[in-house]
Amino acid sequence: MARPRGTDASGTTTRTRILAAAMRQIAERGYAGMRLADVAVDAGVSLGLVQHYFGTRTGLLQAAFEAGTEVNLRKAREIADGSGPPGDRLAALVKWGCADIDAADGSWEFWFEFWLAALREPELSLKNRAGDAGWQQAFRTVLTDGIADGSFHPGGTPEQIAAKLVTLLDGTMLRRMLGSQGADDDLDWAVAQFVRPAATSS
Amino acid sequence: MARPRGTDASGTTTRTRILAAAMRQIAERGYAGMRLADVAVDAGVSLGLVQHYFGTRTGLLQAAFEAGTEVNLRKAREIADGSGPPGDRLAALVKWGCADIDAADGSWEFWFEFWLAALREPELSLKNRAGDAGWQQAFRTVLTDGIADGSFHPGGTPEQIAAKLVTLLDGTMLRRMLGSQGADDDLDWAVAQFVRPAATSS
Amino acid sequence: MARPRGTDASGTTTRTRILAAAMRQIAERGYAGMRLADVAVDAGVSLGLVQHYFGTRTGLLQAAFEAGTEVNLRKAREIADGSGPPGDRLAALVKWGCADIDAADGSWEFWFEFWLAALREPELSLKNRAGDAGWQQAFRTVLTDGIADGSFHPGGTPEQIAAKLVTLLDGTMLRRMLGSQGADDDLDWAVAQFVRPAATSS
Amino acid sequence: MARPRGTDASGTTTRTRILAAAMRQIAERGYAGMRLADVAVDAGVSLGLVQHYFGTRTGLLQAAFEAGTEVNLRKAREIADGSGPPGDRLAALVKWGCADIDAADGSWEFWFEFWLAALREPELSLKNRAGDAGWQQAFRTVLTDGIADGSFHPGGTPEQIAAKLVTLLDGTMLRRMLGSQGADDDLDWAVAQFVRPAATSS
DNA sequence: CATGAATGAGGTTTCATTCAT
DNA sequence: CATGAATGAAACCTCATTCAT
Repeated sequence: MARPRGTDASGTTTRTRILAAAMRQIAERGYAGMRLADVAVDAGVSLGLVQHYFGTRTGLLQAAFEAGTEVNLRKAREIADGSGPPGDRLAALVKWGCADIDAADGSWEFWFEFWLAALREPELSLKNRAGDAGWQQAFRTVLTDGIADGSFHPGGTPEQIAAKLVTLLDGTMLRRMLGSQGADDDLDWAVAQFVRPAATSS
Repeated sequence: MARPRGTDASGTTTRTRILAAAMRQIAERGYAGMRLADVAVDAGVSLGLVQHYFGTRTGLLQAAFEAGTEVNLRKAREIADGSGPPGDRLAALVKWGCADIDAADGSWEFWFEFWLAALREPELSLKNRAGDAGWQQAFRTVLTDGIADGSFHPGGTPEQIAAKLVTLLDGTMLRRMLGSQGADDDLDWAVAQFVRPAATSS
Repeated sequence: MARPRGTDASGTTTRTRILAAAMRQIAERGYAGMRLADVAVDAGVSLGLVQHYFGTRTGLLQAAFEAGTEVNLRKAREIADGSGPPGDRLAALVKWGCADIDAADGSWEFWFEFWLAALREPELSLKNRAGDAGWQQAFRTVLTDGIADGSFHPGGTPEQIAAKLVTLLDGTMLRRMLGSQGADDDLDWAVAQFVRPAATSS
Repeated sequence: MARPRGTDASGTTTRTRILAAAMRQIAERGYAGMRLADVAVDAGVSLGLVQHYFGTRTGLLQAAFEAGTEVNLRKAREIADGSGPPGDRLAALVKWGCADIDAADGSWEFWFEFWLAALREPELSLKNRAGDAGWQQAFRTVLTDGIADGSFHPGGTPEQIAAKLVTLLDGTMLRRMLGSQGADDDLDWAVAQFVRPAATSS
């Protein structure tokens, strides 16, 4: 009858709630600035419980990055493997890639923190490269589909265009976060540039 | 002939050496991970002296970022205001922007740390935006020159192209640092794409 | 024919297994270093169960020392009250006192930990003195028998010789454990010295 | 004029005072029970300073043992190399070995803690064996002198007798500390037994 | 009987910082 | 100018302990 311990009213496990809190805290105060005590408060549990589940601070950080990567990849694949027209799917991928910056939930901050941390910790570097490969793969899938059905006239192979798009996406999001000037419309422009819809080619 | 105190044999001031050590340490251990004690060891001075010059940790960090920005801008303006052909100057700017990644002295790490720190500290954010504006300005200068003398046939105004180039530069360097796949030749491609030398246009 | 809960296939109660694990852990990591979690793992039960049986850490420690003392005394009395010649029984007592050092199961470490703990906890001190008294009593019994039947020509009363023997036994074992030099043959020598078999006296 | 920092009115360095406090605390609460905060209070300095000098808890423990060993050996050599009659020097060595137990300053507790710790940490084990060798050497020196000038008629070589004496000393002190019965006069007896003054031999 | 979630206290450690010399 | 002693705050981490299930 009573719900099992370690689960709240909405069925979320305590572990998951701690993980979510950790991701928020990483986004907010940075990888190095994240404090276990803050995570505990954010998750509404005691400090001890955080350690009960993740052992050490490093363990929590890795688990958070792992979880973030997984969620992101699942969503990317879901979009890429959709049944709609490739043009729509490409737009959806880009939109999802940009979504967080407006949602103000700090997801992009999270990812940049992830990356910088990966510079110094080989374990994270591996996870990051795997995640990035999956993310590019989603783009390739859509691009391949779009070329096959004639929607796109890209200026290169799917691999090349996918690499350029994610690069531009990263650069753009970084600059948007920083409030740098002229970073507003680059992305739409880039998509249009690299992947010309068949109709627009003269 | 006795050299003034606070200056070593090569004429570098102690202050400058500490600053350089700080930049190295920021690149190596991150903005949040930089320790005054490490900086002192790296600079070959006592911990007390570091504080004697910069007062507080925050002071040192700001001074380091300020110094970094200044050096970078001076070099960028020097290149942009040069007298050679705009095509060469543009190439030189991009080359300088990429130089550090091969020098393995951690400069790009330094900049990414700078940016992430700027996300959370308004003071740094201002410095960063000013630095970025100057950096873009260097590109604009060269682009304007190149358009004026017919070297470039860019696909937009100097402002637009400059913004796209720095975005792509940031994104590319980030991905190179992380060892992500497909980040190798984007930059040359981008330059050629955005800024077609007059001669190559049919 | 279903065996009662709290008992494994070999008939050992769970409680006893935990106790044995505790003794091993005390020997291995010390009185202060023993952790309930380690004991649980060593005993192959959950942490909760350890506490279920012994309540508190202190409770487990006391139970472990009590059990150890009891086992030791039972064995000592068994040897002392045996029916063989006193000389053989004395040798057996000494052998039993030294046995553990070779068994490498850490028993002597256990006793030394016991003693140091007893220095600070009066309760343990009482238990220890009682145990020691019993141990000396075993020696006295054998010595008295040996004097009565003329096997021994000791250089003092059974009380005196017993005290000297256990002192030398403790000192020797301590030094053997520590790998100190010259601690190898003292014991046999001592027995021969203090308790000359009748035959060897001129 | 003003005395240098790091030194108190009596000329003792702060480091030395911390070391002495650590030895007291080890004797009082045990190797594992020693708390840095207690040491700091005992030494009358801040917790931070303790770490400033010794880095880590382990560092302090090792330094304490090292210092203890050194002091002990210096004293032992001083006695052994004295110019008085060997009999007096032997008595003085034994007296020094027992002195602490009456001084109630916990020195013997300190040594027993040292030994138990040495069981688990190889580094300490080395230090301990070196110290013990020096301690035995002091006895050998005196015994050799005493045999040479005819004061002693020992029942063995100086090496053998020295080993037996230190063993008995350790055992006796251990039992005295523990309040075990019959541990009072063993030592004098032992000296007389192993090393008969020339005059008393028939 | 047995488990594991959850808590909280206590201690080490790491640093920035201050201040005599 | 330069050093190093001394302090104190803040964070992580280890455990014993309690309590549902």
